[in-house]
Amino acid sequence: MAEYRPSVIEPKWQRIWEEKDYYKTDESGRKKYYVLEMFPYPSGRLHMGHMRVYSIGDVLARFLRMRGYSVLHPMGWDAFGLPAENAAIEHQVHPATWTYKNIETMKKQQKMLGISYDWEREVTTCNPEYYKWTQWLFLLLYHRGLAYKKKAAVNWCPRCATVLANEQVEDGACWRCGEEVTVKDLEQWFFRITDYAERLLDDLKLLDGWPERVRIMQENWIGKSTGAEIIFTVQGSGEEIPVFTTRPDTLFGVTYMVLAAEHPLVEKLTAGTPREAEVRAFVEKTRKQTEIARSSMETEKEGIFTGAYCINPANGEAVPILVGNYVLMGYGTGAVMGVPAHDERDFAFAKKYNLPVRVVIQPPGMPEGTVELTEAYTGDGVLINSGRFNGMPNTEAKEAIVAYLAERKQGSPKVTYRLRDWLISRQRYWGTPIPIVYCDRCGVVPVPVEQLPVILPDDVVFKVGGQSPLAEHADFVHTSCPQCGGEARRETDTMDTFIDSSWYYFRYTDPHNTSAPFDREKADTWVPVDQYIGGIEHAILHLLYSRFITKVLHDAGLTAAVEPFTRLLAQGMVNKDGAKMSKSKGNVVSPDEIIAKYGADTGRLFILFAAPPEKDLDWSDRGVEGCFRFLKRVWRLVDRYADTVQSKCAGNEPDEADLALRRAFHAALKKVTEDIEERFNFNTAISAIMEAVNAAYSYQNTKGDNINASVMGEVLELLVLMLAPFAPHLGEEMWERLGKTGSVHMQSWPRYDPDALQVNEVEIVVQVNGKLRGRLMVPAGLDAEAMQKMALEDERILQHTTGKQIVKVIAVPGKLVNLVVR
RNA sequence: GCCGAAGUGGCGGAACUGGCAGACGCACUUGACUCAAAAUCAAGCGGGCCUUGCGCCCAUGCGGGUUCGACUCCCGCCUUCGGCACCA
Repeated sequence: MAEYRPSVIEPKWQRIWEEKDYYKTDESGRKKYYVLEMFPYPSGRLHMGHMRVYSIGDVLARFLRMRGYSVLHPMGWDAFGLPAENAAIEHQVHPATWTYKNIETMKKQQKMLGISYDWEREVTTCNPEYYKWTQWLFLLLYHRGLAYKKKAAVNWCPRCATVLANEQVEDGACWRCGEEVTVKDLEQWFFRITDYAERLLDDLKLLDGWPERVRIMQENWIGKSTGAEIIFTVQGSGEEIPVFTTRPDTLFGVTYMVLAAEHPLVEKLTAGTPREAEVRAFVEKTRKQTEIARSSMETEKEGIFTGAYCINPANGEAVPILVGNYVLMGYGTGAVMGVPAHDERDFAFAKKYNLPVRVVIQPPGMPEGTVELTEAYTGDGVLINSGRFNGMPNTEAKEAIVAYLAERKQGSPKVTYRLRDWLISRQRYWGTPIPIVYCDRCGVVPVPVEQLPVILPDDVVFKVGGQSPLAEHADFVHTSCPQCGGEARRETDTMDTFIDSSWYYFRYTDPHNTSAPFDREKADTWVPVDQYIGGIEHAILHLLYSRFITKVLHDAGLTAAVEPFTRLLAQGMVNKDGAKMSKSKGNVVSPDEIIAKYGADTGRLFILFAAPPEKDLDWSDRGVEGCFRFLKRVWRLVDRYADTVQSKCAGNEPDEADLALRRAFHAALKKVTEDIEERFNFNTAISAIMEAVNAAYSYQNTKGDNINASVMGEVLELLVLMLAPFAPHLGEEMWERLGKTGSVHMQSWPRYDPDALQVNEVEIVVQVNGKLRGRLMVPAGLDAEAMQKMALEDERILQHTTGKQIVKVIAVPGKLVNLVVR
């Protein structure tokens, strides 16, 4: 008997798959299914997280092909990014060289895992054939008024020497390197994602195939809040200060106004006054506080009086204007009305600076004015101290007061979002050049589409801490104006790599198109992606950007899709010994090691068996051994009977043991099918196959050499077909061993035989007062009444019922009888 | 602080619609095979109690509730993890 040797059979089948081009996308127009795993950054070598996500995707792709779908299952490379540039600086190797070498290595590893990709559709974002269309996309946004340049206070990572989008700052630190982010005033390119805020929020409703937590995270990130903009006027000068509030009903309770340190009016209000120096000192101190300190609840709320007053449009009262460190210029209008009685922050602030507190919402059931507030009351109630609105429930007053203000042009309903525009320029070399030219005569000029791509030059100098190498590349910078032909300078910033990855799933549908990013008809055939699989770390970043870009493409008439990903699986992490794998902890296990020791099939099987896909998984060397043992068990079983089942044609009439074996395999098939298709529970699917194999072993033990060859032939065929998506190489080898022709992966997924599941007798449970007291074998399909009778007559049950009164009997056919006694 | 997810044997996990808690795997124990070991095959494996019986009691983070019946539903709490957080 030959031994199971993955190191021999795996390369064998990988070679055959490649030669026969099995995984080329079938475009015959059957029902389609687009399975996509997030494409990787080519960092060097695959890690276990990659192995997990590809294993999940591949099982699905292989299963769905067997189910008769045309499956699109492509792979590519998110190949621009900082690590390549850092490697260039450290090791004096060009980012392109470094990147392409990594791609080669990782692609080889993916092939060794036996993943069924259509490699003809491979895309690489740093290839000019790809980034040409990323530039084209930029121009599309530019011409639609969705790309603009402005000077703004932006997040700057000193270590990466570049700016970052808001989504890319986590807890005040750079998402990539963890360095504390500072603020810089810079002229930068933005995408107007805020124009799409409402649709991005609204269409979350369409994504019921996404995990709820991801939808909630996006909802929080977009951060819609509904309220009003109210205009206060500066006493004396008549300057207007608009404020945003969600509580216009508390307008009569305003006792002060606070401006952000960056608010333009601060300078105007204090210039030339005795308070100028003090206020300026405060502003400077505040602006020096880091982003972390300023946005932390721990930081003491501080403010300073400007000396000026403004008029509350509701009651004409003058209230003092302060500058405060807790007011953010980037949200709302950069000015806040202070209502200490009904806002916790305002309350604390007012107590600290002895500002008056005026109650305007009366809590229900509390007599007016009798209680001194010890904390802000933020609940609902009836208005008091609010002139003509007294007595009105505050929920009504919200609208009524805004309507009143609107009539006088002193306010209007307003919706604000936390989401900011997407800052997309990066002061780095290894990215897609922004196709813009600056001309002294014509100003900002987009590069015409015919002149794309703007090629990233190879011959640049990398140094530590300098500005972008592009800015120092004279030949790149100097160009002529596409409009007037005069001398001009190129934009030297490159695009955020999240733009590259925001549309790649469209490119897969038409990867070699040289006249457009993709053909609409081809894109509409496949997009939206039916099942997207990737890490939860992209819950906001990549997934939000991709949704935005899809909507832009839709609006431009380039795709019918309004959302890119119908279903999303956020796969869990792969840990070891309860902790994230890391070099410093010395607990790293690599896919290479596993392939070398056990083969790809064992590794894939274990990674799917150890936990459901969305949960974190703890790597266990022992557990892998177990899966290896299981595959060897399968191998031996098939090997032992392969010849027998082929030589015998006429089988005997099946006996009870034969029927039980058939039942075991058809039940497993039913479960495997449902677990993959409906629940994505690969772990329980695999355990069902294991159970069936165990049943085959005990059948072998009972029957010895007298097995029923035709039944054995049937179940072995089912076994190989069921296992094939999980262990594709072993599947092929066993299929061949059984004397079958063609690839096992090109077979139809088998259907279970309902007759095989039939049983004559079923075991039911008898409970007394809900406690298990006995089991009975009863004929299948026995009705409730008969079951009840049998239960009551059972000797063991009588021990628990004698001398007691039977109050009630519950009988569930096929399941149980419960006797309630007293 | 707010939002969300999770908590089940020594371990990973299962129990899908309220109906046998612990499938499957790991670890462990025992037996067979062997000169021996490995591999393999077979059996056992939540805790407690005794009267050793297809016995009884306890047990799914804790405390209540609904129900004939709760890992599952409801209320309150604890712990862990994740996200957001001066957002006006």
